[in-house]
Amino acid sequence: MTAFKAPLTRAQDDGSLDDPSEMVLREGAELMFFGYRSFTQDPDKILAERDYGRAHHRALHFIGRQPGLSVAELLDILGVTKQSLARVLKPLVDAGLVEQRIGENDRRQRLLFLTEDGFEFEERLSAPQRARLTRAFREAGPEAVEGFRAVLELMMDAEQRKQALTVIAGAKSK
Amino acid sequence: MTAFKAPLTRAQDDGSLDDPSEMVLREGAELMFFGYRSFTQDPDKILAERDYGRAHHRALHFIGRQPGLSVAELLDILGVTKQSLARVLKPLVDAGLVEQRIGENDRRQRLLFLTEDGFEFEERLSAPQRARLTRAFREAGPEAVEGFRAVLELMMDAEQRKQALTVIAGAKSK
DNA sequence: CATTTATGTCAACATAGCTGACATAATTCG
DNA sequence: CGAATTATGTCAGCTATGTTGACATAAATG
Repeated sequence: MTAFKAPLTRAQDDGSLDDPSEMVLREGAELMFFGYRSFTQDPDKILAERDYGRAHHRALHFIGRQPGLSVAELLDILGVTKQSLARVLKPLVDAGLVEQRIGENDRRQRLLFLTEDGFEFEERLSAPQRARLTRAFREAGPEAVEGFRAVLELMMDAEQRKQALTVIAGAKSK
Repeated sequence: MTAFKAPLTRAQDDGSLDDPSEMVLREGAELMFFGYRSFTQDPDKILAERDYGRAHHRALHFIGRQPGLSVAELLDILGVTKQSLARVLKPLVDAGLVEQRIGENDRRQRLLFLTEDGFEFEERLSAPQRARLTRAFREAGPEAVEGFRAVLELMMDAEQRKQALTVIAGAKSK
């Protein structure tokens, strides 16, 4: 009925075993937690100045990444419901950061673009985050960056990885 | 007043420049987003069975990691307010997953331990996450894992990194 | 013309963060 | 000893972001 395990300490081994040790796994999980928190903290501060949150940044990011994508495509990337997205997207449109244009082929679609203001704001949000990544990548070196990318890609399920890599490649899905 | 940038595509260069290119940085940011989402999805499903969320998992994780830590220490690690933690911790104590013991040296402190049930539940939450990490680490190889760790560590500010590495090392702070 | 699709919207709810205020018990300090 | 500080808990209210369910409209499709 009480604690019965000694506290776990930093891994002593360096991957000499076939499978990563429990220590390495715990460290990996904790690095994901601490790393992600650090990664998001800069834009979070800027967003808090206005009435925006992390979800607004994500929308701005992916619209800037793939201008002209449809609402359905953005929903697919973000993995949220349309009601959830609407609460984020509407204020961005109202604030003049995102522009919706009727699709040329399919006039039901609302294709999403950043306005100039939207582009500027997204840049402002991303700048400190990019600076953080730049510093980390430069100090860790190109090989480490490749490892970082490889591990994060392999963290995804095959299907998700395929979708994510499609987005990352900037290709129009479908 | 409209979109004016061509969509960005996957990086063509392989780190040959001194600074990582904009493409590499965008990819890095997107991998953090997609990777973190994949990383958390397994425990999230299990947590949803009961009335718990990701915050409960984090508390269970760090209590299991460092049995006997105080509430203040856990607050410091998680970086949330005590009111926020209370809403997570109280149900865990009530459900018999976490036990609070009065500190021996300082009787104001409530030292936190997992009960046997708490330990079992934490294991159940972590198992699929560890399996995911194991697979990713094994397929990526030891060098990639080192790179992954290096980049995530360098992503943090110096102070945060120090704190995180202290936690990861399992040392008692102070 | 009927159906399906893309999108929007209203309402209600849950989680998890926040601030501010106050309470209690134990320790520490003058 | 008594006052101040510390560790913790709790109440109330607010925000952001997710959810489900239901319904509406316009455009495309069979």
